[in-house]
Amino acid sequence: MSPTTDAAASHEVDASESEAATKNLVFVAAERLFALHGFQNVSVRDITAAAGVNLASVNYHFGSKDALLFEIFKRRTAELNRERAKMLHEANDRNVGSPPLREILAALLTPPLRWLAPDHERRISLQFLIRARSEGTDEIRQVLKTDVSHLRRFSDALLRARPDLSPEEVYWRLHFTLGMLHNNRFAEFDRLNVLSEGQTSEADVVALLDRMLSFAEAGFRA
Amino acid sequence: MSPTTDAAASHEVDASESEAATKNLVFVAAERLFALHGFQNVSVRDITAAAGVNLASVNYHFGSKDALLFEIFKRRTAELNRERAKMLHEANDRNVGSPPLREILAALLTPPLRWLAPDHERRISLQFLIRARSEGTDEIRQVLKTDVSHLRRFSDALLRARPDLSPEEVYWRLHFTLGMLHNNRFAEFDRLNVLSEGQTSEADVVALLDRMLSFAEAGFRA
DNA sequence: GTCTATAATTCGATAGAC
DNA sequence: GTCTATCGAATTATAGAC
Repeated sequence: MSPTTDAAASHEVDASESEAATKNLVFVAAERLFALHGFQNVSVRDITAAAGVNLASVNYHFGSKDALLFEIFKRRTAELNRERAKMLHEANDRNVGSPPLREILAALLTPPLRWLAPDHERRISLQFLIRARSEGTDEIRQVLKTDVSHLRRFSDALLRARPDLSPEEVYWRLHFTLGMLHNNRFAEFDRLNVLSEGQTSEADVVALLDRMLSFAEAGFRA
Repeated sequence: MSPTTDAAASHEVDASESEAATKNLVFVAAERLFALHGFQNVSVRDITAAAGVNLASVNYHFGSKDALLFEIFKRRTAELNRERAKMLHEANDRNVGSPPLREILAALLTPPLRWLAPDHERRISLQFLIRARSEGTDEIRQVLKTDVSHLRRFSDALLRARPDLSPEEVYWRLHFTLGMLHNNRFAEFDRLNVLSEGQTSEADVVALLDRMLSFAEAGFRA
């Protein structure tokens, strides 16, 4: 409705500009609404209204509502795992291929915790990813179950760091650590704040990351 | 509610038996379907078909689909927290009011882990509760955020067990421990099994509980 | 209490004009 | 690419007969 008319009003040939702009407006609005209210609770009408674009835009640019969700999921997952892989790679370089426990865990947890910062551009993306993990479509669940290649890099590193433990034990401890991470939803922070009567604040993500690393590292050393 | 069923079954006037029976059939079928597929993905038609009762039963016995979800949530939450409170009470009795860390954590984690056993009557209920926590209605989210009385018993005990730590730190570590617990969904077990190439099995819940307790206890001792 | 029939919405998707 | 108008399907909830 309005964005196209505004853009077309000032220029005469900005067709390609408005194409990409519309698709991106839908992408961003959908990600935010899905993250805040869940996939099933957000309609295509909600998305296009929030984005200020036409109702048919979702189907034209993405094919379907499901495909839109999947595209957001794919892009954000790739971004996050790229950051993790880079940190793990750097940790390997610093430690001749055998980083200590804490550096491995830091490579796994630091990127998502960075995203969680109040002023971070990807703050809402992390909430989206956490929700998509449990509320996503069958297609997303299939990818989550099948594609574990990024996690294998971490489990391999952990197995090397704790060769004295049985592999089974290492896999379970990785599972526990991921559980700690996936519990960081807005609603859970609110609940914790009520319980602690305002003594906990998730705004300081550096402190939170440090707490998580210390807890997980101790769990792995046990 | 359910006690009526048992009482009426042995007597001759079992008109009330079929009343309660229908309500219970709906309750059980809905809990299972919600646990397996999520609240939004299950229709009233799915529930009544699985229960073998009439479509109108849900609205007659519970008022609405939302109210049905809330009633299941309330009953199972009460059951679970009753078991936890009992275990914490017993731990207090054994330790003159100051149980060691591991016993407090055991009172928190043992009941839900017991429910998780392959042959346990409440196995599906635990999956329901985990899903309801993130996929529930606004009413459920409100209760989760407001009613933390059962958790406060545990945070108080943990604060007494670790008086050297700042309260803030203790609350965060409890948050991490709950994250470990809430990550125990069927889908996450499947994913872990793929990653570990079949080396992990969640069937042995006694071993799993022991692993979780050791991990969390170490995290609290750090 | 149970059942059938249906009301009243809401939603995703698309055809066709521009 | 964008927009309007609308289709067709699915949903929850309820009215009314039995």
